[in-house]
Amino acid sequence: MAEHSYLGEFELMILLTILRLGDEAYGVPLSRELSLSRGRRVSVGSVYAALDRLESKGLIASSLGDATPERGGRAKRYFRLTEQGLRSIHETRSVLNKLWKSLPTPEELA
Amino acid sequence: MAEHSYLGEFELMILLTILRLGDEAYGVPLSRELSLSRGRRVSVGSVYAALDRLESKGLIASSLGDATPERGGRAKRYFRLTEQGLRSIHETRSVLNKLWKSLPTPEELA
DNA sequence: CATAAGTTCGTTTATAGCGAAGAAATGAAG
DNA sequence: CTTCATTTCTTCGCTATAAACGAACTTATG
Repeated sequence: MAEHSYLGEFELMILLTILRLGDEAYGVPLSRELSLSRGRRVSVGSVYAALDRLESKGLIASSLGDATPERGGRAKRYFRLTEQGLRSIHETRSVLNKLWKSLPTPEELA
Repeated sequence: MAEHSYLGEFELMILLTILRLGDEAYGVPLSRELSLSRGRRVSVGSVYAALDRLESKGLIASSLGDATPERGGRAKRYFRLTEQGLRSIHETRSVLNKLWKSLPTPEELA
């Protein structure tokens, strides 16, 4: 068990995207947004898999929406960050910020 | 194939550690340093595996050292960043920095 | 019942992680 | 001088978790 391990890039982006989408944070738009901000295709499968991981780690929580009033049918599963999820974003940020110090400019390569 | 995918935390730390160690960037001290800066044990096996991956992706290059004048015997395999490796660090940084904007403080959780 | 919106499932590949085994040189014991 | 235990370092084999993909399934609507 990883015990503490900082967030990977993908999971991090998912958390941030959930925040950004707010009320519209469910699978389909999440994977659409992720594709956009990544600049490449992101399959729905990989998004749901990551969402499941994040939920089982307690960083997000989900709840099923009520019957949709729209054309397509299936119930939406909405996601939101838990307090722990938000904390882990901040932790990850501070860890990475530390890493950047000591980073030389592109010239310093022998 | 990932085609562009930004660096994960572990690989990123390896690249930065190679930079920092300079002339002493080979397997054993790398894994020692990584353990320190991570604050937890890092097995040599996982370090070498990541080094192999990074090399095959062209982000680092390795060369075998000459006969060691010291006690222990086996030849060292030295690593250095390629130009591409250095570039990918900078890219990763700028991508992540963008992500941080729009990050709310811990209070803004419904 | 065709169609649309959503999610779940099965599978495959890549990353991480670990310790034991292997390789190569040194220096000490006999 | 020759064996050999010791040191330093790397390779190997294996297991677990993360990432990725698209087809299949579910549920509602017109």
